[in-house]
Amino acid sequence: MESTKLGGVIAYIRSSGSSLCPEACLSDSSSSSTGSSSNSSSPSSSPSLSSMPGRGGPSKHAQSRSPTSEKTGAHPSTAKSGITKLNGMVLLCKVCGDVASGFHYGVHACEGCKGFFRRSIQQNIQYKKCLKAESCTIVRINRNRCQQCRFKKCLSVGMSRDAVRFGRIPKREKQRMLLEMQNAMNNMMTNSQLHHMLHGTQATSCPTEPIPIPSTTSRPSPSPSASSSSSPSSSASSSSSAPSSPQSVSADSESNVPMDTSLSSASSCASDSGEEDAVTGGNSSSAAPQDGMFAFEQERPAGSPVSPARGSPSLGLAEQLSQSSMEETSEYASRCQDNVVATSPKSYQPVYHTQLPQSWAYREERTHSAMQQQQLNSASSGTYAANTQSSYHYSHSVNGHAPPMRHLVCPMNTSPVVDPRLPSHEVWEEFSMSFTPAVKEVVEFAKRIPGFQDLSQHDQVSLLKAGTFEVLMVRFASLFDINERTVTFMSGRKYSLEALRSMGAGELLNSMFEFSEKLLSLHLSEDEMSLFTAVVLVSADRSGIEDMNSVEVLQDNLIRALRGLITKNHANEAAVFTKLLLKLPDLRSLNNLHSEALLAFKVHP
Amino acid sequence: MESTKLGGVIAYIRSSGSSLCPEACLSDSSSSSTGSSSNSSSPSSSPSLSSMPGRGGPSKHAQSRSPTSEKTGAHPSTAKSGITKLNGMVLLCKVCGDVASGFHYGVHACEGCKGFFRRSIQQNIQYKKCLKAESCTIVRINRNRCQQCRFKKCLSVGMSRDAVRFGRIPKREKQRMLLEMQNAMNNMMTNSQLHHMLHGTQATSCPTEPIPIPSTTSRPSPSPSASSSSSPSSSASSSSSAPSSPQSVSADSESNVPMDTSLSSASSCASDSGEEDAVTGGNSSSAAPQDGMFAFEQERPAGSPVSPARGSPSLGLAEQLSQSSMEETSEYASRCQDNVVATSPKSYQPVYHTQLPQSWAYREERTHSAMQQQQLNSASSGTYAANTQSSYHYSHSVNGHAPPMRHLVCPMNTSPVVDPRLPSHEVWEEFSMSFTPAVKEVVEFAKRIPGFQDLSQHDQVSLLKAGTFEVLMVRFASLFDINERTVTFMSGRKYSLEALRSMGAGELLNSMFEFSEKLLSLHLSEDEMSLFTAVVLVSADRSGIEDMNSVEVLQDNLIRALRGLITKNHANEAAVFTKLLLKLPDLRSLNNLHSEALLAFKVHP
DNA sequence: CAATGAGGTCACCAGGTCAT
DNA sequence: ATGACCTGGTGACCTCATTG
Repeated sequence: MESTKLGGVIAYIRSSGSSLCPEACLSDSSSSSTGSSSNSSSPSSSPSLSSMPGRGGPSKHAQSRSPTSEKTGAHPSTAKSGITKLNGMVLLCKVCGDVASGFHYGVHACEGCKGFFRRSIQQNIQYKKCLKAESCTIVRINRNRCQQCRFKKCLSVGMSRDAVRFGRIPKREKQRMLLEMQNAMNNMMTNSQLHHMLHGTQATSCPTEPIPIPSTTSRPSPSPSASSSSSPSSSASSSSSAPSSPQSVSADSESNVPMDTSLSSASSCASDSGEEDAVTGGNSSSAAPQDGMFAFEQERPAGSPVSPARGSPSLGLAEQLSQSSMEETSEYASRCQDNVVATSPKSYQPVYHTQLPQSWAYREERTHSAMQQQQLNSASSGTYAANTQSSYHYSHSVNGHAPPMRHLVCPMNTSPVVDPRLPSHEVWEEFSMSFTPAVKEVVEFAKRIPGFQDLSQHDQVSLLKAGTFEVLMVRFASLFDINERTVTFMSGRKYSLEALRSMGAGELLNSMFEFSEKLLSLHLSEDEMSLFTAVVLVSADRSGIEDMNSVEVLQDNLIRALRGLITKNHANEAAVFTKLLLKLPDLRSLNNLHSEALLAFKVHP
Repeated sequence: MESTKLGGVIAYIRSSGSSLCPEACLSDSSSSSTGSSSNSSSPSSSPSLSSMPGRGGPSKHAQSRSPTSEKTGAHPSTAKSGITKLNGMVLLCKVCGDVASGFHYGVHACEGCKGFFRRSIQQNIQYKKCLKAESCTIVRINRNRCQQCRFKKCLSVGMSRDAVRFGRIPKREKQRMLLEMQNAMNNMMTNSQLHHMLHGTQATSCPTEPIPIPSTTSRPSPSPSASSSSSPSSSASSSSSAPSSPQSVSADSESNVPMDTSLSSASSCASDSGEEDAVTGGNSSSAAPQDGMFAFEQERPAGSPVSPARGSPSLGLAEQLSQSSMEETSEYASRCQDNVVATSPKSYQPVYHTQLPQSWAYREERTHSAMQQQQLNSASSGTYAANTQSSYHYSHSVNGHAPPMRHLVCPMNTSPVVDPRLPSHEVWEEFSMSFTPAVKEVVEFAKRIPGFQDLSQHDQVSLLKAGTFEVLMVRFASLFDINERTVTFMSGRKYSLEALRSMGAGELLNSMFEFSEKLLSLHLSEDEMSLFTAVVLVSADRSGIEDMNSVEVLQDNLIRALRGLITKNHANEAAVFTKLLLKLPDLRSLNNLHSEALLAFKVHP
């Protein structure tokens, strides 16, 4: 169930996250039809959300026609439903990239392209000439826009009546495909990114940056135009070989464990192996921390216990923790161009990105690939992080009043509203980068917690995955101004709670407000806050923790230290301490609320 | 926000009321035939629609153009005529609210808006500026008043060329939509049932009973065939209900809101009003409880701190908490403008069963209406409750080893497996009934908590909704035998953790086990457990609480009392106390895990 | 047999039409 | 310009033939 949480069968195909996904692109909504040409641009995603049958994602499929048994899990190699899977990986249509329903006319293709090709040849239809350059890129979303090009693509990928293959798949071939896919998969997985941050050489470098993958966005380029003829390739396809990717390394952290309530646990990524640099700077496990010993690096402006906004270090939604996955995905996708893959739930490694990036609000159910993606991205773009990295600013696109469009209210954004006109790829890029510092900060903070690094790397990662949101929530409680009932956005602009609420950021925002209020009312000193934050982190949801005991011991030590500190500073220590502990379940709820909202957003963007 | 989440869109037309959810219901019952048959089967509904009242306003439609076909009956989801319906509900145009003619450019839209949007993008028209504030509300009657705003609205609701969907609606999606609608409906419905339990005359009487609405409906009821004409719902469905069951009680139990993280909160049901009887037995607000003062009524067999299974009172998943009458829904529907909407005359309410009973584990993603329904039901059937109500027993249907079918592992069940052959309605019935006692017990327990009844009724309900699962988890921690690593099911049979896990109840079960282990290791006395349980309840997720302060005060008192008690009984009081508090976030996570699993189950049964 | 794909079917939708 | 209708697809599912 785990990963499945959201979608099930189809599983995350979403290639892209970032850029990749060929689809999505072109939109053209309205106006500048020309736009189409650009087609590639949008980062896509939306489709990615796949899972849900909803429009966004790849098509559907899922029936389950055969009455018979089939307990999926069992045989890795094939699953039931209409979609063709290979060991948990979903095959994609060679023509349009949608989920393939089988091997049709010599190629893995979706029902749509299969039918289209059948009709084409049966009736020997002569499609009318392409209006453009006869080189339209064919992807799920636009496959119906130019029949001529679609047919051409069909032929180019090798569809032919002569290529039909009846009967069951020869074992040999199956085996071979499997191998190829696994190879491809292996290249993309693991949590190396987080791993890097934690145990890598230097946290300093921005994780996403070094990655060769142009990531985001850009990607469409390769395939665009004529791709066609290129690879009729062998039927089977899989040219899994990685074109270039020199380093390949990085990237991916495929967590798929939903940030907090990690259902699936990270177990899967057994092979964390990968690289591990030293740096384990050793702290003895003794816990009792010194004052300020491991506070967040960036200092708060001083002054009030917690000063608001400006000056705060980056902030984000732990996005990257899960995010990176997208890149790889994309990489992978492009790599095994044709039939990519995506893995389905219980398969191997996780990889999906199902993950939901932790971002904040949303609402409204519409859908709309082009826009939606864009907005999804922008949802968390421009976070406070921008303060740190002055380069990002969306402010210019922000206008005073909320546009009638969909809102994505997230205090960590520059503003509660985003200019929908921004090219989505740009938004996405900024988005990724702007979160890096936030996550990095949390990771660095974690590393400074005495004893944290003594946990197994797996558990360190698990705790971070599960707890980053909570840590950030505590850290940025001060963004919520209780008295004025406003939230300061990264742009420096303040919005009243009411205004935001009217924009759709109801419940979650409300709860965050309440939480902040209560937390701040305890008037903790910075040290206490840091210690509390540490407690929050090690108290994160434990599903998936390997060495529970160690975590508990650490938590115990931290709590003892916290208690000591509080006893020293507060008269009513017992009360304060208890209240603080009671914040933990609140944080957990908040985390869930957030995840749910995100999920809802994904499902009904 | 939530409520709307769905898209609005719905309107009830379904005149015939009766059984209601045609689709779901009947489909399943057919069980055996499974597959193909399903198709044609449905008797129902659609035809009836004809009656469609032309509602006053909306445009016309009514044609039924195609002479042919009309076999439709089969497909529940949409009926023939030009308008799109889903299970009796008419979909409305997301742009203007008129009756939608289908899913155009990614959203449900009417012919008018569809055409308008098409023209707009095809010709890349630049409409002239809005004369007002560029924020005209677009509704059917004035949609032609301002083109700019209309187009803007089109975009904002998500219309896009990229979102088009061809071909027939995937079953999956259809199902999902249904679910969403139900959810939406459910959310709006209130918690009248809980309300009844809390403030109703006597907890003894069954809540639903008095309610006119046969509700339940959901059930597979007999309705099938002719149902239509007959009567307004009531008759039909209700009858079906408990044939024998003395206490029709529970009946439906439609909960669906994930117990805890209730996003929508009860807000919608502002008018909780309904009935309120006295019984508010007044307790002064003084909290400090006496020993055992408000322990669960049913006594444990004595002996070990907590004895397993047998003897335990009913247990269930707080299912009923969320359920409620459908009446309000309708009320809500009519009230809320936006999309939603309009319900047809007698519409009683929706009622589907989609609901997911809060049950425990599951897994495997296949689908299959027939079976699925049945199993869904049985999922939580036969709970410990059976002990109390000796009349229910599934044991007979339980066989030692797991059948090849899908499993629904829930320790609260009689067994981890259920006989799929049981007629679903029966299962459902038993299911409902068996949970009633559990919830009732929790409610009664809550009422005995000093001060609880002094909270507003709304808040009492909210806390119970959010916390019942957690309370039950604490209460039944003893079902998990740590040493033997087994779980005792209601049938008295024990299952090893490994066996269960292999059946698919992985993570959740694991976490429950761990939780139980930790909790039991504290060796609390019964009184302490009761007090702790009380703390758990008042510490439930607070989104939606009106008078936060009162809840906090109460929590505070309870915690103080708990602390006192612990201090008295334990040497290492501080440690025990702290550990206890740290169980709260764990419970929250468990609750979420459970909700997620449930959700996943709903989505991919 | 059982897996698996070609074809067929028909629910559904983008677009085009044309009376209003 | 609008929107009720029509037409020409499209593609989710199903049936049936083919093959290991």
